[in-house]
Amino acid sequence: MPRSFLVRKSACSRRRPNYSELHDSSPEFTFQQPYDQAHLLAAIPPPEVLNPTASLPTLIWDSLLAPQAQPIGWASLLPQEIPKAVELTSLSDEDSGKGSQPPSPPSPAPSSFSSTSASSLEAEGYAAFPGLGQLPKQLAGLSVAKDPQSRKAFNCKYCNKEYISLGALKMHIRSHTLPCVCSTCGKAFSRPWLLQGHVRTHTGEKPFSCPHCSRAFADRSNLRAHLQTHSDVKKYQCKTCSRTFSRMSLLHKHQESGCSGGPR
DNA sequence: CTGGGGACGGGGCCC
DNA sequence: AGGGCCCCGTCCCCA
Repeated sequence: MPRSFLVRKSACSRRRPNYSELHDSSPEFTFQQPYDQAHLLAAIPPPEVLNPTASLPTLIWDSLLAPQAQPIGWASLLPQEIPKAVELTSLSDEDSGKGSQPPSPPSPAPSSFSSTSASSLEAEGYAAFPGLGQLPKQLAGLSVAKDPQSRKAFNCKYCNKEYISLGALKMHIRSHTLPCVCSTCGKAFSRPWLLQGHVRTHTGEKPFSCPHCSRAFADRSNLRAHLQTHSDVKKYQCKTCSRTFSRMSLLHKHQESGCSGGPR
């Protein structure tokens, strides 16, 4: 099951944020050019990693496997007096862009929120939930350890996505605050290595090279996808015609356009 | 329509 | 606990 499906995307989530709206967020992390060559080179995988024989799929994915199981939030399992979820807009100065205004949330914020400091919010969260502070042992110690479905849910106030750990939520919130800003073009990213990859689009650096041809890539994922093109048997297979594709998106297109049914 | 490259998002793992 | 990295994935665009 693709990990990206673990959390359902909201309608407003994807693609091309309006970076001009982010100008007043202070960057937590910026890259100055020229980019650190040594750091880039250090990221080049060893030959064995790039060896396509190693990366060739040993099994064709069942592309029709659908994610079925969604974690059940704690809320439904708990008595009323326990808060349903912690909603956090900013958990620290780091996540909030060092105190600057984050992008406007798509949903209305609780009115009490503006007067609540990040640290106190965090403290409240820690105090209210198992593993973070005081909570009945039967809830905190036992069920949390043994039953993942019984964990407390942490909700993002921006998009209401639900997370089972505070760390995951904090990481997610960065995708709203976008603290890493490109010093060249001003684009903002949630994580330093996303910015790092983006900076390569300015520098033209392509540290990931294909061992089979002369192509090089700035992004490891793109090299991985490219390596599929050197393989006769590709990773994603149509269940109807057994034809294989190098990318899930190609398989989806193939299926949406109506599989002819016969092997190619 | 298909195949591929470019750019990027995000959860999990490891240190 | 937090940051860096890996891996898997999507979307857009173009040939």
